[in-house]
Amino acid sequence: MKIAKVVIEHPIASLDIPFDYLIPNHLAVNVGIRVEVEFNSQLLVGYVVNIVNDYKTQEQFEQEAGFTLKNIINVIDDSPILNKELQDLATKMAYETVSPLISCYQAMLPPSLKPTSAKKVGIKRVYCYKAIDFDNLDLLTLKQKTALLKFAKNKEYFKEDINISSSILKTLIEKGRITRFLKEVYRSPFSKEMEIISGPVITKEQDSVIKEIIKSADKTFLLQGITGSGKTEVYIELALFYLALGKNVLILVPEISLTPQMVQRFKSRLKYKIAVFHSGLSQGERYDEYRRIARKEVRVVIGARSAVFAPLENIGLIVIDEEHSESYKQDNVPTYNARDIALIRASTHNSKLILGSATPSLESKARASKGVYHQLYLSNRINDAVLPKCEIVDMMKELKKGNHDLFSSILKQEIIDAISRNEQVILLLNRRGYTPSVVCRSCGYVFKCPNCDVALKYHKDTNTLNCHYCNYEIHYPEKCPNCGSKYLRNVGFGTQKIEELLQKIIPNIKVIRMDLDSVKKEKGYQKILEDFENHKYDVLLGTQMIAKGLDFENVTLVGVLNADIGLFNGDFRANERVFQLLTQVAGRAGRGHKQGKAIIQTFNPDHFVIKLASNHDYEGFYLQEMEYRRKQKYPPYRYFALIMLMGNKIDVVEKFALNLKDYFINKNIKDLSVLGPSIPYIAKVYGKQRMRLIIKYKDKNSAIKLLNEVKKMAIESNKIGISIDVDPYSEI
DNA sequence: GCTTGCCATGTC
DNA sequence: ACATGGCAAGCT
Repeated sequence: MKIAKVVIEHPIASLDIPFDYLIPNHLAVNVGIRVEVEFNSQLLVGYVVNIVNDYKTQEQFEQEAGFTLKNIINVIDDSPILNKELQDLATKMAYETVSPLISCYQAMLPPSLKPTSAKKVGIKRVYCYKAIDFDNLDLLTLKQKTALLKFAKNKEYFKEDINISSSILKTLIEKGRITRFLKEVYRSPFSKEMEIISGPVITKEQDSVIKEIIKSADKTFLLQGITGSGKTEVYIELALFYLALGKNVLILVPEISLTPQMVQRFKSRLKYKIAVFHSGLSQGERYDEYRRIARKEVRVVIGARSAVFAPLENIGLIVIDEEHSESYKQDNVPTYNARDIALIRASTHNSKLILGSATPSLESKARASKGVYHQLYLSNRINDAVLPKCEIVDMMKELKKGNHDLFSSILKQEIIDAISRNEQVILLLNRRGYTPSVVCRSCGYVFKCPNCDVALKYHKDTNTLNCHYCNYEIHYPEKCPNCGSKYLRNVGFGTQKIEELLQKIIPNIKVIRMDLDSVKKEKGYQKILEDFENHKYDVLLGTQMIAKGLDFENVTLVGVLNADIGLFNGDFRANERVFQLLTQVAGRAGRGHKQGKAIIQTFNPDHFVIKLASNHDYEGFYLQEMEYRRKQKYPPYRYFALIMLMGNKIDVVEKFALNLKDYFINKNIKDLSVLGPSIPYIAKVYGKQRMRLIIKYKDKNSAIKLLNEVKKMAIESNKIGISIDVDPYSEI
């Protein structure tokens, strides 16, 4: 008797276990295929995770198990849709991220191949023509004859390849001269062939980095290169090297919008076939790119987060560009980080892994400092371009001078000057993590939690300030405890207003806005950047989405309107985020031959993040921020996991949370502590009350084991919903 | 005696 | 999540 273990796509955690089904003799069932099964009187699609041979009779088995077996009704695939490596990866990922196994399969497969797929995407076929009879050409008309002679013997043509009108094709078919048949084609998102060009001359620095990576016995490298130092060129040279060895290459970029640039760079240099993979492609495109990879028709895959699951085999090189980027972390289930997945895959393939960044995450930098990763630097800009000069403007002084505008007088003047020189300007409105915290307008004092040293957040409904970590709470204060001023406020403004202001400063100035709204509504990302590049606009005004990886020759001035926002947003990563953002955006100025300038407007000119970012001093920032993380026992000194508990009644949830806290504490694991329970910012979702625990720990293995046990406990309690986010990036 | 709605229970 | 079965209230 053969039994298949089948996981069924279900949003309920308690059903995220394999169920047993009998394999009838007439069906060819293998591990890794999808099957149709009856589950609780419903017809569902499931995924076969294992097959076991059981020598008991069915009656014996059912008696011991306490349930009756059902037959698998049908098979959907004739071969596994995930290879062995990826099946094992799914299991590991489910454990490490404490996520449902079925959600891991879903994340790894293109939507059309998901265990239960909503829309079926088929193989696309297009008509194709082939000549079969070249004899007795004088029986044809002149047009038919010349058309037929366009065909080479035994060669297949699509209509657009051969440029013959439909009626001629039709008669040639009728006369038995050519045949028409359907041929499978790929919906390719980036099919344009490009001419292969030779790259720029490699600098000494780039050369030594490349050689070091190739010859070193180490596997994981942190490539820390300042903006404009030519990291991409290093990736390309390394790719060429490993491709020549017969190995395949996987390149990850943080955002969908950055893939076309990277693909273009690679396509112009590599004669190998490249697949593009990210969630922005249409279902058909994703399906086809996935099949091209699985059929081993491509050697290189470039894409965003989900591309880390590309079914590439024999990988020799994985690159994570802008490794510090938080977009590598998925914020819904399964809450994986592509950086961690890449580490696992690199080790199974025994391949090199390059983590590239100008401002590495503290986690990666700390590992590099400890020697876990091999640290490499690119410290010089290509063509000896100089880093832009950064000027900090104290907006408090501007206020005192009576300037209530968002633009300081210096920034106004610089914009006017740049435009008059026919140069372009980028303005950044920092809105990252904008949840109101309260700041004193006169002295800049920020209300912080005495226990956790993060900013308190303003809750409108209760008129209180709360710590999002430990639930510390105070009433909305009447005055500033530092200077006694009554003027406490939180500020916020939009991009339209700024555009209006700019028009006042320079009439007829051409401004293009780029934020989530304008990208969706108007021309879309690519078009906006193209127009700016072609100097149809003087100013590019946007949110953090303009900070990453954009090169504009003619931009000589970058202005940051409000560097502070995000600095006090109640999250231990706040400093790191602001530092990365400021460094990146400042790097946008002066990428061409002209010297660039960056102006950073702030109410906290003496804040170490602002000062060090304006000096392009990453190492200084790293040392100081690590000191804070060490004192507070924040990552990378401890790991974090966030446990969200949900239930109908708040007291039941709270009781469960308190029991859970005791459970953790009684385990007596060294360097493991529990914060909370606290009420999250959004206390109620879908009518369910929520409570949160934060687990801080040093030993990953024991903590992950414990978290998986805890998840099981909550499921078995049957009253409490649970979601666990290991190494969370959003504070929910 | 029969329908209707609410809740607890199990899903191979 | 969703189907199912039990049970009590409501109606003829």
